[in-house]
Amino acid sequence: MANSGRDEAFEKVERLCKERNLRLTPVRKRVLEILLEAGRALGAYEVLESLRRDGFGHQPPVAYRALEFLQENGFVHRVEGMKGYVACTSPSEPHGPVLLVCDSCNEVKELRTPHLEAIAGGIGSYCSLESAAEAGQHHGGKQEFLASAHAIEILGCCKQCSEASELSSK
Amino acid sequence: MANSGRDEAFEKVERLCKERNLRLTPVRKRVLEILLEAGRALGAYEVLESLRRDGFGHQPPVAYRALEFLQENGFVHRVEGMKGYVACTSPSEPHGPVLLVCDSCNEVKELRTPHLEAIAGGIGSYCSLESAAEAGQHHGGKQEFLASAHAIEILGCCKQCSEASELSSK
DNA sequence: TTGCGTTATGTTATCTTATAACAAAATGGA
DNA sequence: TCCATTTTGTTATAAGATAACATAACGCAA
Repeated sequence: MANSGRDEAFEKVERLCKERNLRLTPVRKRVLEILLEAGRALGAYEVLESLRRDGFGHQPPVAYRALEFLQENGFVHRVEGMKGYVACTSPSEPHGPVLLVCDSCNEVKELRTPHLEAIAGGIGSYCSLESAAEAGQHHGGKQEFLASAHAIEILGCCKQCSEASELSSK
Repeated sequence: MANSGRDEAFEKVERLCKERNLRLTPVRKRVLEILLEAGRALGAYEVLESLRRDGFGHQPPVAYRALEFLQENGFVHRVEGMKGYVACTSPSEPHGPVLLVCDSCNEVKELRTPHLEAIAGGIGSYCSLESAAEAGQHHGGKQEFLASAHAIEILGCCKQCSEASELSSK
């Protein structure tokens, strides 16, 4: 299993780029690899450091531009709470992420289901959630806010870390 | 109506601080006022500029520390996508925000209903959403991730801005 | 294939955001 | 009043991000 997930994601991105006529250039490809290999969120300057080792340009814009490209196309997500970037584990169309961020080990796991995506849209448009209506935010069916994207980050403790702390406290 | 919301929120914070023995010092109070008066997200350095005009210390840590205090206690939220800070419009216990951020005017509106808070907890704990279960993330009832906080930001276009752009395109 | 507009890369310089570290002052009990 | 604790103020610097411009690669039409 080891890196099958990585390889799968990488190949999927290659395929998607071909389909959409996006140029997955060497730097962009390498930045994606770096993030997939890391398996966690990296800062732009960490990515940059790897690029330097691989002989690519190593000034900040190089990394930021590649990250921007990958982000725009839904292959990488920004983890705001960590000021970092993480490879998407199930790349397809551009999408706002739902991320589970572990406070203690910094692992980031992406949740990806159509249902979850719908929730965010629903919150944004104040319409698919009764709660929003109940709160009086929804006036006579008129759209109050037109959602176009979202970023959802849930902080907490992952399974490994909870188990580890359970053991050490015994 | 004008600033009744502001005043209400401000008084609520004062009350809450008394109840909880929190020291709402002059700087902290002023920073909260600044954010409430602005009615939108401000950068830390914008807050700092206001503090300077009011004769407070005007080095970055002064603003950051006040913001940290207000944030920890649920009176102010960070808007990650804007690298800014916004006053909570319904302060009570510390809570993760659900923010609607307008792309075009930068207005930030906080959504606050128990139902919405529950959603985030549910996503985090992989349990109250069938979608998470369907996705195979939920193994035999074992908790996979223990959520402790969340930050939800929905980007889009607010009512005013959609109406304005509708008019101008006619 | 050449030439040209477009897109991407590389670099310098700079800006913005945030924090570390420490001294001085205010606060709130014992 | 004295002392421990918390808060404020300051200097200095770290960390993150972008503007602007020159160079190079690409992709297609002539």
